[in-house]
Amino acid sequence: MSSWAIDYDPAKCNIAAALSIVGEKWTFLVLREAFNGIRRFDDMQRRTGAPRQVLSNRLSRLVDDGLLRRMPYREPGQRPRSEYRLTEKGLDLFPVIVALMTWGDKHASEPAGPPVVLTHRDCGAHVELELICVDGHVLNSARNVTPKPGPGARRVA
Amino acid sequence: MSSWAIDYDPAKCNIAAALSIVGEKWTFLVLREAFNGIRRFDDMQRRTGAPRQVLSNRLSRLVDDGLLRRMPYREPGQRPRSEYRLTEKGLDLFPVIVALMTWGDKHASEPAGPPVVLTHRDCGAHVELELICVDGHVLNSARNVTPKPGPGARRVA
DNA sequence: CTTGCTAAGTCTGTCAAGTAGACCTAGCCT
DNA sequence: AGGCTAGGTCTACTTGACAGACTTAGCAAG
Repeated sequence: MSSWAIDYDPAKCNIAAALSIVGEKWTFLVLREAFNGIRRFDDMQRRTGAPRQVLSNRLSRLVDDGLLRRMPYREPGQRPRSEYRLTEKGLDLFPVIVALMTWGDKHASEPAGPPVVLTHRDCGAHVELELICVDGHVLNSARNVTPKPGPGARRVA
Repeated sequence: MSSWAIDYDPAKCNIAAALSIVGEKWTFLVLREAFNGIRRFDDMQRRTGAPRQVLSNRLSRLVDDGLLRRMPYREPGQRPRSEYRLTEKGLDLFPVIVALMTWGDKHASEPAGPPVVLTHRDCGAHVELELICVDGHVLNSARNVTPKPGPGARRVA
């Protein structure tokens, strides 16, 4: 292994931890729809295309993991039902969604351009993610970033 | 469906496009190791824990999709072998990795703290992702972002 | 020259997960 | 009572993950 490669214990990596919650095929699409304001089972099913069984499983797991919460609602003339809303923990995934969408726009987009753009609610300007260091420098590439062991690091045996 | 929910054709969503390339269980972990400087099959296998067959499939697909490229190398006294390096297209996924790691650090971390921290190569300061609009406002929540149909949008039938 | 070593895979059998499509279940309305 | 609808569950089939053994190609030592 190259000696400069970071040498932490892969089992404790938080990327793996994050992926154990949101790393399944349909989970991101469910969250995407949640960020787009979709809250109900059938709308989710129609828009993601996920099989109903899988959607049912994923919604339940997202509720168990605290990314969504079930809220009762009632349409006039209907029985009470549940809808799914993002919690703060779920909302915190927004940068991941934005990063994925930005990458998809650049590398997997149709020539017509992106189907969705994100705008600042207050001023209407486009929203982007910027990689910065806390000293205020803007980093334009992964090459300018050095991973280092953090406080929770353990050396590989 | 709530009337304010964005109403594009989900089939053309670039998140789905991105996920069709990087949305599988082990793919992100492979890319994480690639960003950490791991280039060789057995190192990848040991550090991700992916079954060899799956790793082989994922590396091949990542090469086919242009996120990694195979480079010949040769250790003294060994036959020539291949290693895997990130392309520009792969490097562009870095914000996704950072966003996932940040979320994992906040919501799925051990009490000891994050096992890895990212630093600016030039100044050593911590690196973060910031959600900004092009007018320069810093957005602190997904609630301040409004998705709108972009140039490639198609209304749902 | 044959035997062993290593990195990088492939093969095989088993088992879990995804999938499509039909079916079920409450309340509400007529 | 019978039908409507949203939100699921059930069944049978197919795909993919997985562990562990095996294979392959070049080098080197005996």
